[in-house]
Order: sequence, then C-alpha cells, then structure tokens
Amino acid sequence: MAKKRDENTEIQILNAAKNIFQSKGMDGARMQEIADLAGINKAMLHYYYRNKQLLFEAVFKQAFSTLAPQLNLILNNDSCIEDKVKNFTSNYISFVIKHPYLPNFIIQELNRNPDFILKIQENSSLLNIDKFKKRVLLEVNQGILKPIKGEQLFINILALNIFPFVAKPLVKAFINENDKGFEELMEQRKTEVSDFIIQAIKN
Amino acid sequence: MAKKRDENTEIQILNAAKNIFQSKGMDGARMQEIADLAGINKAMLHYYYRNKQLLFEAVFKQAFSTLAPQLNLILNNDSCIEDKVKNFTSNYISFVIKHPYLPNFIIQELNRNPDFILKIQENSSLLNIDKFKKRVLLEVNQGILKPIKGEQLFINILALNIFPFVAKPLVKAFINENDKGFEELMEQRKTEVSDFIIQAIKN
DNA sequence: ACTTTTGTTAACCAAACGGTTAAACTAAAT
DNA sequence: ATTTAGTTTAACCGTTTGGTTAACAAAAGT
Repeated sequence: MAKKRDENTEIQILNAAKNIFQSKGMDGARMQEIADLAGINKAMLHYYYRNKQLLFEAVFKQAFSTLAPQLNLILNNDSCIEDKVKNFTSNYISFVIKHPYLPNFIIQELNRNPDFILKIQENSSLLNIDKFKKRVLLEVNQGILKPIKGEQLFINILALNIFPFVAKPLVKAFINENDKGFEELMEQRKTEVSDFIIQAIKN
Repeated sequence: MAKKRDENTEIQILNAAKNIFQSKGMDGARMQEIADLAGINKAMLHYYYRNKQLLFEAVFKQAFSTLAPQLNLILNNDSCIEDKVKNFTSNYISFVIKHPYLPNFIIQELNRNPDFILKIQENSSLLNIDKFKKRVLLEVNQGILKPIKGEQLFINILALNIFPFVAKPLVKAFINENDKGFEELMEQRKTEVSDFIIQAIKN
C-alpha cells in the first residue's frame, strides 16, 4: 500500500535487524535473513536503509542509546560513591537480564571497528567520567574511601557487572550450571557485587 | 615443490589463520586472506585442513590451550587464596599484553557457538573449580576470609582481570586515553587489582 | 630407472551474497 | 476518473566466497 508513509515497515525492519545483528554480528548477519524475519522483501531493506552498513549503524546507535541511561547512573548524578555503586549494580543486572545480547553486541562490534565510538561521541556528550573522578577524589580526601584512582574504580565497577554476561558461556562452563543456575548466581550478584566493591574501597 | 614433507607450510598456515581469525573472527575471516598472509595457494588450506571450519577449530583449540595454564594458576595449585589472587593477576595482565587478541577471540567465538566449550571440555580436564571452591570454604571457615561463595569470587577475579582488555575500545573512550595511557593503566592494575580483591575479602 | 606418493599451483565452479531495476500495486490528491 | 507519489515485489546482476579439480613437480620407495 502506498498509503501514507508506512512507519510500521520501517520499524519492523529495524526490529528484525536488531535481532539478527545482535545475535550474529555484522559479519554473520545476512540481509535475506533480516528480510525473512521482518516478513518483507529484501529490496525493502535497501529502500529504507540504503545498504547493510547503514542498517547496521541504525541498530548499533539504538543499542548504545539503550545502554547509555544505565551508565549515567554512575557518571552524572550527585549521590555519593557508595550509592552510585549500589544503584548501578542492582539496576544494571536487571537491565541485562532484560537485554541479554546488548553488552556483548556493543563490545564485539566496537572491537571489530573501534572507530564506531567516534560516531557515538558526536551524538551524546556521555562517555565522560570527569564528574565521577572528582567525586572519587573528594571522598578519598575526606577519608571516606581508601586511595584509588577514579579510572580504576570505574573500570572495576564495569568489569564486575558486565563481564559475567559477556563471558556467559565461559562462566557457565566453569561453574557447571545450567541456565537457571546461572541466572540465580546473577540475581545474587545484585547485592553481592556492590558489597564486594564497597568492602574493597571503604575506610 | 613437493620436496621433503614440508612441515613448515602447515605451521605457516596455522599462524596466518591465527592472525586473521583472532582479529576478524570466524565470520569476518576470508580463506583467500589467510592464504595470502601465509604466502601460499588457497588450495593448500583445504589440503591441510579440509575446510574453513576445521581450520578455525585448530586455531581455537590452540588459543584455548594457550590460555589454560594461566587459569590453572588459580584453580589447581595449593597456595592460599591471597597468593592465588596475587599470582594470577600480575601473571595474567602480562600475558594479555603479549596476546592482546586472545581473550576477546575466545569469548566472542564462544558466544557465537556455545557448543565449542564441549569440544574443549573433552580434551582438557580443566574448567573445574571444585578445588578452588574448597579452598575458599576452608579459609572462610578459618576466619581468614569474609563469607563469600567460591563461584562469585572466581567470577570477580576473572572479571577484574579480563574485562578491561575485552572492552578495550569502550574503556579507552571513557578514560579518554591513547594506547600508551591505556597500557599504563593496565600496568598499574597488576598490583592494584589484587589489592582491591584482597581488601574486599580479607578479614 | 621407474613408479608411487606427497606437496603445490592455476584455473575453475556453484552457491551465496549485497545490491539494483523495472514493473506492479496502493491509496491519497487533483 | 485520472493522475501522482510512495510502497512493494520478483527477477536479475556482478562479485565474492568456500571449495574442487586436474595437471605438475619433487621426493621417497622399489
């Protein structure tokens, strides 16, 4: 139908592309497969998004903008470090359980093409830890925290929260659990990780 | 030249394949590119390794067996937890600086095909944390460590050590450093990470 | 000396791929 | 009722891809 510009198709394409790209990556994804999943002709992908690269970028940007608000829980609010850690940890783990492919997708594709980060940095002023670093320095000087560099603490927070999901197959092989056991372990981490971090840094 | 059975060719192929596969992944790698890098005809790849899948598996298994001894520093020696952590951390970070593509490659490809882990488990009896868990339980009962499950501690150790390298482009974007700055930060982590962990768990 | 086996290459092949085209279709505007 | 403009499709295209083949050359075996 030529009917008024059909926004539905465009969205359906993006959803199908999200599914395929996030599970198979740019290189592993096939345009035909995306079209099939969207239930439309392959030519439509090009009609709406010109080519594979642009379709992929649309998916990637949307993925990143979904993740961004989570990171702002640490970077750009005014609470103390302990609260930042607690909030982010419980929030983030819930978030990933809802979007299991997301962190892996972003990390994998950034490694494939590190320049993508530039296109992200243009759009959002996020990706700046200056405010966080100042807060860490402040609390270290006040004696609330043991001496630690803001960068290192930030890396540690990300690592403890994100890594188990990124390396899920490896972790599952080690702990010898099924999917249910893995998710229970992740549920525990909602509180356990923040306790771990706070014990490490608090005076 | 058919000349004396040339073992050199087979090794050269594997080295070229290692390079290409580890940087571009299974899907992104091209057989022609591997042949070019090895300086031989593309047909030779199939002569020695039958097809792309088997060549890839050879690379993957070698990659994993390179990583395995590092993990055994935690899992299968008799030192106390504190020593395990210290040893593994400084060792592992040096190791990754020498093999920068390795952890990413393994994690990425395990996500693409989680069944690969089964092929690994057949060959090596590694990937068992029972011994580590017993030791953690022991030291918790002795009052050396605060209460913590072995699995969670193990995940935390892996996360803090491996994650920064896996998510290198993301981390670099946040801390706004060039390659040199990133490596300095990683050098610091050789001691900083183990301090962080020990502060978190020691009574 | 000859045959056989093994290593190597150039040329080739069918399938899969991303992308294009031109025509058909549909609904709103004239 | 007819034009118009946006939407959708089937068929097609050139290239790339993993893989094969047949011929050949140098060792190894006899």
